[in-house]
Amino acid sequence: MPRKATSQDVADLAGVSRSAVSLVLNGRGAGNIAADKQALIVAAAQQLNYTPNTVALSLRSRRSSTIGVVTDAIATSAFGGQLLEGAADVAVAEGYLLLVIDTQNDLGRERRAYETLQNRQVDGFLFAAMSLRAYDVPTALRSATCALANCFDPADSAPAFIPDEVAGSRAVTQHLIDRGHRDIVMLTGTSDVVASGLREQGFAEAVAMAGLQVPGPVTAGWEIDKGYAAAMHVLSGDRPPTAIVCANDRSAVGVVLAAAHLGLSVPGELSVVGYDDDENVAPCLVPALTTVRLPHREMGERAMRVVLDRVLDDTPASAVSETRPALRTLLDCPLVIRESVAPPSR
Amino acid sequence: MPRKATSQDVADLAGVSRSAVSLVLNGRGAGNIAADKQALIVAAAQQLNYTPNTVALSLRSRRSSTIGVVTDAIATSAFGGQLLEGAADVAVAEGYLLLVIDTQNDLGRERRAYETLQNRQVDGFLFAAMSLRAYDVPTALRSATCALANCFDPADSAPAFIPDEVAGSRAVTQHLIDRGHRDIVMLTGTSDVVASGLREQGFAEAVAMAGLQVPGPVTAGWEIDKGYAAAMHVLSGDRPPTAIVCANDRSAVGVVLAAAHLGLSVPGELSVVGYDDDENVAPCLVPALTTVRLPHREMGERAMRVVLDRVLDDTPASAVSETRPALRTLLDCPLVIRESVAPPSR
DNA sequence: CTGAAAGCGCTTACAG
DNA sequence: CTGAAAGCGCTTACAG
Repeated sequence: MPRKATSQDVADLAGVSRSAVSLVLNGRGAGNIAADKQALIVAAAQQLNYTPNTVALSLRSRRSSTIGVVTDAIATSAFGGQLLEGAADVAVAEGYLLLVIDTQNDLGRERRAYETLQNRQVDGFLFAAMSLRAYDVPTALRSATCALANCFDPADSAPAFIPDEVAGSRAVTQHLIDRGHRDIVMLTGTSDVVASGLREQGFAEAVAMAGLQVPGPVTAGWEIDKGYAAAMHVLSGDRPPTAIVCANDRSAVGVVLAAAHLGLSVPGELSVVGYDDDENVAPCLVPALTTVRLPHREMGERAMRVVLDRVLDDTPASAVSETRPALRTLLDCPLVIRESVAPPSR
Repeated sequence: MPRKATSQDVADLAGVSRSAVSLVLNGRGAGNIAADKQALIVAAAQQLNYTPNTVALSLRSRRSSTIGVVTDAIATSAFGGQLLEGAADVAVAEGYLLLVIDTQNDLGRERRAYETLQNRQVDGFLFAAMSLRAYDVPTALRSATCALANCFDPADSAPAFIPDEVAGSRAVTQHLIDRGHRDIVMLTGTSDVVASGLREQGFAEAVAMAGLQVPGPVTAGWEIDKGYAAAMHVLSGDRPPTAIVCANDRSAVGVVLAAAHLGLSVPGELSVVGYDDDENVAPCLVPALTTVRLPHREMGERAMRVVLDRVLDDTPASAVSETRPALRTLLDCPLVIRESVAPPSR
């Protein structure tokens, strides 16, 4: 790679000092440098294709224009990318870049990730979980600028942006009730996932609010085959429901497949709703799936926004604790209505 | 954030010079620094929790220990994460971190991405495509250290690591033939995707090799509903096939669903195979899907390996062209046998 | 209005 | 065996 031009090169070519180059190129030439020299400098910079060396800038300013992102399992999820993309877009708009390290849920790796990132002089941290969960912010980071996306600190030591799972689940259940359903069963995910319980809660609230008896949830899981098996069980019972609320979109695929095997048309004889608005599944299932959208992109954007605002503010550490934003911000999970819901046939 | 300790702090605490600290901490103390001072320095470093400032290191060494990764659409794909994870793991093992920028397939963003990365003094570049394609390496990078993952330069200006799509498709088709199928139809993806044509080719080769007539492929697409519609069409024809080769796993979901609607059991009356080994689909479809695994992780690992080897070698630029590795490396796409294939029933 | 100096934190020749 | 100096590329007071 041909060595990049430095400000010295520009100064030499323009016949001025490095200081002058710096001043002019940073918009502080007016009133400091003669107009003709300014033009010379600009031309020289252009000619040499000069851009300042970010590393040198960082050393001097003691700012790296880099945010460290620690994530627990990015590869597992198709959603990880959206969260990260939202965060990256916000960062890039401010001239920031992301250094992301995936810990694969390994505590040792996590500790090393923070060390590595700290050595790289990142200006702030973002922790992003691929599935909603509690996350204990390491004490070493308590004094650093950081925010959480799709997770929250039980001790609330950092601002967190999480989906309003309860409201989302309530809304999609309510949608079913509004269309006339009275016999609704929920197929839940696994209890190790925080969202599972929250979605159950939203379901129960909507059902109870409608004056219906809350049926015991049926544990299914998150995969196609889990939804399939649970649906086979539920739909073969003595009093099958007219609608099924699934733990997520993939489980809904299993339900739709089970209905097909049972000769039940969807949504004619059975309404089905999912959760996630998984772009690879929901819009192209047959029929297209009514579901709830998880605000992954927004979580990334919002969390990065608060980190950046603090970093850019450059508030002295002492003033930081004064104006903390709301510690846990619940983000809307909008209902996405498609074709998998119809009024009950009986 | 409390200011990190510097080597000066360590030197002060140990009562020596910065040079001594540097020497000892970099393992060059023996024969240079007295044993007792060495101990003092190590102790001081430990006590202050000293780690060198990577930014300062970079400025001096003119190496950033960072590789720039430019990607075309990471968020769209569940696979993007695996490729990146493979690349990141290889990089981290060498003390390298990744700066990844997604261009969202926008040429302007791509140009700016390279500029940004170059300003950040990255030591090398990786370009990763989310879907196999041709990629013209910008001339500005011709002299830089770079490699391609899941894409290739038509001008072969950089080493590329891509999946052997033809062989993968051939193998899965052969598997069907081995199990006795003679009436096999392929549902293809869309022609804008390079892999589509390659998979067609592999299919045609296997069929021809078995002495069978090659049926015209049926264009379906990559989504569940596309596979569904195409399967409905093909299976309702006068002479339905006994097996269907799908463009990818998601399309196979549609095929399985269509079969269910038609009362055809899979694999009893219809065998179905996919492509991708999408972890969210293939292992948990009902029945679990026989498919072909795309080597995403390997592409990331291999491409990063060659970038790093060159960077670490520090070969003078002049010597680089001498020992170039094979320019396009085809990576194996292994057949993954599960439950969706059985001998034909007629 | 402009140039020389200092310093961000580090390592590596180079004197002593 | 050890410390002082130089330099990576930049910007910002500070003299002139």
